[in-house]
Amino acid sequence: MYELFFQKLNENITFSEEEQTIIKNYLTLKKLRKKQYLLQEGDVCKTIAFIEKGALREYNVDDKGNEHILQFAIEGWVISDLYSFMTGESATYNIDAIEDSELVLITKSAQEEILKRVPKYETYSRMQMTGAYMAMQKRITSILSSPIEERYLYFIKLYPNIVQRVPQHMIASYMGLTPETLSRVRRKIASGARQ
Amino acid sequence: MYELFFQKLNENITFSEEEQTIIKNYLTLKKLRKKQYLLQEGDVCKTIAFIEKGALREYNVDDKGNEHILQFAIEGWVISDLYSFMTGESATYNIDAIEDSELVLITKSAQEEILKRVPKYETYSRMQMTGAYMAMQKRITSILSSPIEERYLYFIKLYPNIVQRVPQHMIASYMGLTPETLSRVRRKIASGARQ
DNA sequence: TCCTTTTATTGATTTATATCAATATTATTT
DNA sequence: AAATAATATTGATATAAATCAATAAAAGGA
Repeated sequence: MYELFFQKLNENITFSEEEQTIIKNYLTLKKLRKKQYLLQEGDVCKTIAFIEKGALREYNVDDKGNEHILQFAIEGWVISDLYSFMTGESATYNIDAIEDSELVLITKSAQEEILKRVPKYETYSRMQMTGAYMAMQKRITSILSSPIEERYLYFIKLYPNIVQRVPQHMIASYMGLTPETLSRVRRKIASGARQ
Repeated sequence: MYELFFQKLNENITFSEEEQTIIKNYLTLKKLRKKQYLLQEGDVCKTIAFIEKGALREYNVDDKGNEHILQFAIEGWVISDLYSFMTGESATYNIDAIEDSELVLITKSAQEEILKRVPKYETYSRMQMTGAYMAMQKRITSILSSPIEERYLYFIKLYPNIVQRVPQHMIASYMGLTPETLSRVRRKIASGARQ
């Protein structure tokens, strides 16, 4: 329990045993069955979730009823409707489990207390945020400047674990394509259009 | 000089005069003429730039030679090839001035020193990063789930100042469209397809 | 002021992707 | 094991956007 959370926490900065004990006191565990919601659109997002085990997705639903995946998250990643979490406004995204999952939850007040009592945690948060932001920038650039074939190859290279565990139509949704189009792109790649 | 920088710095957290003096010592000013580069692809991005005055853009060039704008930045915003800045690897983006501009520059070592000597600056950085990340998430969702007409309306609502100051073809580039397509979208909106 | 460059618009055509529909395949539940 | 649901593929067609080309309009420089 919490193993992966503390492993990641200590990856770049080192936290003392004492600091880790303080932090641990503010964390709670949650298990989620496949297809269960962590968050539904309209509710306020009360927590940031760190994934110890499993896989989740964050998505919105457009006017036509189509789902669009903003983010996948597997072991070691963090997921949340950050805007709702920060502002207290109701969420525009849904978050649910793609597999049975185990989460470490941090509420807003828990986060505030941790930041007060363990200043180093702010550095960790900033670095985590920076990493997430840089990944987002790359995603935008990939969307803007690469043909979808390359974008798909980039995706499977970057996230091989996700490709294996998540249905294709969700990857299509993440990429902004229909499942049919992604299927055809894959066939084209497989038939040796690469090289 | 530095007025806007310190105004923004103090927007959410309050820094003492002393803290601000320390920070000021690590900042440098730079003026940029329209069309001048702040950063060219291939160089290492040595600074984060806060914009006191003017407008810049960050873009990459694809295999076909087309430019794709990752980001605009006007007064009060920050611009940088963050990945290059953080890792020291060579930049994949270009940054140049759309108007004559005045910048406050922070180097990596300056940032590190500020963080050491003014711990509150870490909070500021984290919050700034969080804001940038949330904006990015909204942009992705807008790309994935809205028709371009709505995306354009959303853009002009969110960034009216940018629309006024930046040529249309750059907004098209930012949105991932050709200038012709954006022109037609605008005509359609103007002809009352809205409402 | 004239000249050049940049920017924006419009039309005709091509290309890429979505949509609709049918079927096949695989996974899940009873 | 059978039934149902979820997933993936494929083809035909429609639609949206890119491309190519020409022109107009505006801005910037000599």
